[in-house]
Amino acid sequence: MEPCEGIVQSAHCHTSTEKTMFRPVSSKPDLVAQEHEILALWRDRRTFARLRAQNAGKERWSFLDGPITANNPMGVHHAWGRAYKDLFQRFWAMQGRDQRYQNGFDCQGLWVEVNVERDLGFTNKRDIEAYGIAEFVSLCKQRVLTYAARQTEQSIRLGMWMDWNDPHELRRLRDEVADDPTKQVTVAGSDGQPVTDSAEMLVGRLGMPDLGGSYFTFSDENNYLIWSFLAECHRRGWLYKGHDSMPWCSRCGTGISQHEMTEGYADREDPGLTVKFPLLDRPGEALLVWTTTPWTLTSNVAAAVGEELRYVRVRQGEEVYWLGRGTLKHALVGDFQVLEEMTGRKLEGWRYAGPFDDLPAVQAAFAAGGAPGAPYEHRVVVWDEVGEEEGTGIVHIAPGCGAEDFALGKKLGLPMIAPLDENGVVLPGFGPYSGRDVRDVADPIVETLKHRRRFYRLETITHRYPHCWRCGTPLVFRLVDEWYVSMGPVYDVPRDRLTPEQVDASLRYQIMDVIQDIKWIPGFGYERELDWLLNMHDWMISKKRYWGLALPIYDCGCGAVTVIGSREELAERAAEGWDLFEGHTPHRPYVDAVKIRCPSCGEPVGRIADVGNPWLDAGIVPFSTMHYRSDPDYWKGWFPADFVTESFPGQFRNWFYSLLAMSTVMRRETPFKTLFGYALVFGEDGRQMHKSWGNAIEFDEAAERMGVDVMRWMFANARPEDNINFGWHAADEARRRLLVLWNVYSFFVTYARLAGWEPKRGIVAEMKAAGTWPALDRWILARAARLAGEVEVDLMEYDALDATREIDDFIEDLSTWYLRRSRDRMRASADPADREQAFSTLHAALVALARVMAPIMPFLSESIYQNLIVSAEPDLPDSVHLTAWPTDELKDLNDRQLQASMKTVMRAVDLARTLRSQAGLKTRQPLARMWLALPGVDRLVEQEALLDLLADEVNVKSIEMIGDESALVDRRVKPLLPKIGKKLGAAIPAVMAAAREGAFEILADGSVRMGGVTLAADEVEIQATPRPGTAVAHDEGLVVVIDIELTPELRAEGDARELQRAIQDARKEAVVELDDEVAVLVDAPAAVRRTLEPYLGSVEAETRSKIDFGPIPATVTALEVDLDSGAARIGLLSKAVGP
RNA sequence: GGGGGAGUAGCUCAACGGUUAGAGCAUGGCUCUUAUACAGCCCCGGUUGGAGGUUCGAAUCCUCCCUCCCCUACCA
Repeated sequence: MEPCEGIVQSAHCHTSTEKTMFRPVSSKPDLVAQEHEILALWRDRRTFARLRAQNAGKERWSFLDGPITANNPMGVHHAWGRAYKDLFQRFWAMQGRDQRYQNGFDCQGLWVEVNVERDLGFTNKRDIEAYGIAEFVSLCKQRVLTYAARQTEQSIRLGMWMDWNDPHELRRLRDEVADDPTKQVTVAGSDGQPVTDSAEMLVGRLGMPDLGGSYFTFSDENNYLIWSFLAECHRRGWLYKGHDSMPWCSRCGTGISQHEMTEGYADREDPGLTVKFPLLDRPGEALLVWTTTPWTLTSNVAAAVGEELRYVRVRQGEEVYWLGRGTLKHALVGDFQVLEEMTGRKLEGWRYAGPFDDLPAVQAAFAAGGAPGAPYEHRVVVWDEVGEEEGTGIVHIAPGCGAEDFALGKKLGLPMIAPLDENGVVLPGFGPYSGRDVRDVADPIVETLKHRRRFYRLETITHRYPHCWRCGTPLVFRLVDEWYVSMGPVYDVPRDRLTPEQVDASLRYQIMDVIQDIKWIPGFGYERELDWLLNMHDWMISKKRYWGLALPIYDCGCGAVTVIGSREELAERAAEGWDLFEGHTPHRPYVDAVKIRCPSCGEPVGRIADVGNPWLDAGIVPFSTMHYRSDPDYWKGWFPADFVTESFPGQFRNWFYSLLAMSTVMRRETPFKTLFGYALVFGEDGRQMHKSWGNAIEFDEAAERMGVDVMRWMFANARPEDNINFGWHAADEARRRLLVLWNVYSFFVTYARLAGWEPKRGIVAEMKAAGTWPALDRWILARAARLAGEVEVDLMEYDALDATREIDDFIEDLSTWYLRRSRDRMRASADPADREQAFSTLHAALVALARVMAPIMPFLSESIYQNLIVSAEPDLPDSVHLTAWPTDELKDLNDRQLQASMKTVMRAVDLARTLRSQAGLKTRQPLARMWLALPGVDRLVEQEALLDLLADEVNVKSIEMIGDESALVDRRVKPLLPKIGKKLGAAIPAVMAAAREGAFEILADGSVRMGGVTLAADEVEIQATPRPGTAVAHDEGLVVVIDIELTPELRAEGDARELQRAIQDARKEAVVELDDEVAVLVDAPAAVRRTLEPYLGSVEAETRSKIDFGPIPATVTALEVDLDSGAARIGLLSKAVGP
């Protein structure tokens, strides 16, 4: 007979064996290899497709996948979230729910561009323009397809079940797009029918109903639906163009929005430069002004002082300066003499000479002036933002170079000087600085100022400064036009006092109303989102880049703005260029070719060049992926999603925000009902994973070394709101826990095979009917029933951590109590009927456990299920993932009293072991008696059976219950403080003292008089405590006493056990098969022989050996055994190997 | 700067205002076992960040201070 390899026995194996046999299971599993086998099994049997078919049309559970950016291989930090996603989808599938299973990829935006640029060695946008936008955009698409394929493969490896595209097909499409995007290509559609289109257009249709598979945010439908969202915003007057001084990344050539700023703050060293602005009307006197950005001095137009601050005139040598009084100490170098002091208000209007009045750009701006007609001159202005903590108390104002400066300049009508182009290069008109990079002009500017005697001091300061979150370049401020969605006013009244009209006019309050309908896990998510909504600025949706949503905004020079809401509308209104766009996805540069006729002036007007913020792409998916336009009935069936889950750092202002904002505009209702957030994956050392710190782990490496079930267990076992410290040691610890389960399973299979045992159906009914089934068996299945119920409740509440704790506790009980107590029952020498029951019970317990842990560890559970069920029961579901949640099947077995009693017995075992160890009595040494007192009036159910278990476990001949009259224990009263605390108040110390001293009286009705009060029976617990001077162990009223007196018989019995142990050790040493017979020689003095003689038969049976007394040949390795009756040596003579 | 959270054993974390603050890991010492590279037990380890307060009773509630984290804002 051929051995059956793999997880599943082949049909050949089935037919060639007469009896069903479980596949043998190694005690040292190769979890990784097993996972690969199961992946193949699922693929071959189309298990996932069958699961979907099984639940199709039933009650729905709608999960909306937050798109993963398809820009790099997936990391272990993605695996955390994806483990949750798969876990809950599998769980709800076991609840019979119909699901969509659509995976999502985020495709557009700067993330991808930056990587493509890096691959091409580009350093700025000019490189892209020179390369060609069409080619560049195509490379971005190709990169997305490459990593979508890769991440799909990795996610499959993780065990995720999603409706994704074949990675090979994605790569083929990528290659076709690279080769010739117009080429006609045929792929298999979602219903198996071929779909033919150009390569480019097929890529644009990915994820749509006819093609199926993952959704891609670069799809046509996704982009066009955002158009309709923007058109709706425009219709309501919420879309506008802002002209502002914005944080700008000179490398990326784009503005950075408020949503993106936070991530980029980092410490940075900058010059702290103090310069002199000579006062025109006070010869010999100058303002001292401090700046950390010398390049902005070229654009200075004013100096701001605090209206109420005090300013002083000081003399230093020949020079006289003005500065804030509070800044004297840190701003001035050297001695000084205060000459005069006045408030800032008095300085207002003073004229001064600017630092770079010779530059043409400055002269032009000043000649144009602020107020009409009059040329502008540098002067002092008041500003309430001025402080004295840093600098000189006089702030250099360059409205073209800073947001606050801009706001002030706008308010006061100051000229604006904008020195930088989009690449951070100084524009013409700035003399020697023109054409130079902004980062290189600080030194020459300082030199010039020194030369002009305007220089006062240069220091180096470290401060927090914003950087580009994507490429790390320090940001500068530029005057630019960007497009915004207005969040509406913030009213200075409580939310519940707002009028409907006010709410209608303010998107932020509408969103606040919507998020009340969401269940936030953890709960602080609601507060955090609310806080963000209240404080957020308008949403900047434009980016001056190439790869992304083409904003459908047509901004005519005449002032009219048109926003196109769909491809059809664009076609209808196109005045020119449609032929160039036809046949392309709505991306640059092709969509840019289309011009519409301005509805106001009739001139042709082109699209603004900007692309959209990528969170628009991700925020529209509750509509685009659920067929909002094409199939409203379908959409209504799945919207809003029941569940979304993502890592919360960042997402309150990103995905969660854009989902909510867009759904509020589109429908004014929430797009999801429950949000489950989790934190970040850190390295094992608690620091961010970082390659150079040596604590980073790649997903693929983790999967192939620790196995994904171990990973998934670690993730499920983590507190979601805390960062998880992920590493190899933690994985080892997790695997050790799982190996306990594996060992139980392996034990079961080993002995079931030896016994030729076959499973039968219907153990639940049989157990209920039998009435005499062993208590231990009924106990573990009661535990299993409770486990199923509790894990079900946990997972319905999205509490995976508690689920793993329950499972872990169950494994502990199964291993250290059920199996430990049942091992002997499964031996060949055991009573056959009892053995049958033990096998049936353990089989049922393992299968129940496999089903309960299936959502968390899909591979390990499947492996166990395949062997224990599928190999023996062809008419049951052929995958654990096709089974229903087992609570109902098991609920009749959930005997709570039995579980409580067993818990008491297990505690008693611990106490007995403690006593033995204190007395120096090994468990192997049988003892005559043990006494046991239970807490209060507790009784053990099925006392006789449970005490038998206890006696056997702690190796005593008998157990006696301690009665009230016993000399061994006292009865004590434990007042139940939570019940009586409030009532008694100050009387408590007296009651507790009485309890400690045993000064109480138990009355006939069970109430207790003590410490001057009477407590009802249910307000106290009566416990046993040991009498002083007795060698006993106790815990919460449970008392155990052991009889430490050893009779000769007990000693002899102990010796026999010792010998047995030694022989087993020798067998282990010799690596003997379980069922092999061996011959053993025992070399011992006559006294020892006499002691052992009566027990030899049972020792031989237990050890499958033939024992003879006699000297041990030198050729045989002897083992010393220290027996109570004397020393002995044993030797394993020969293996009595059968034929 | 504003808001929130957290400080508990060497490490990671528990502990409805209720008796003597517990687990896991690590260290050390034992024990059990043909589940044999499995498992269990015990010891050690704490002024619960500090100082006050409320209370019969505080790790828990309040106030102040110290440290760290998160969110948010950001200035010359």
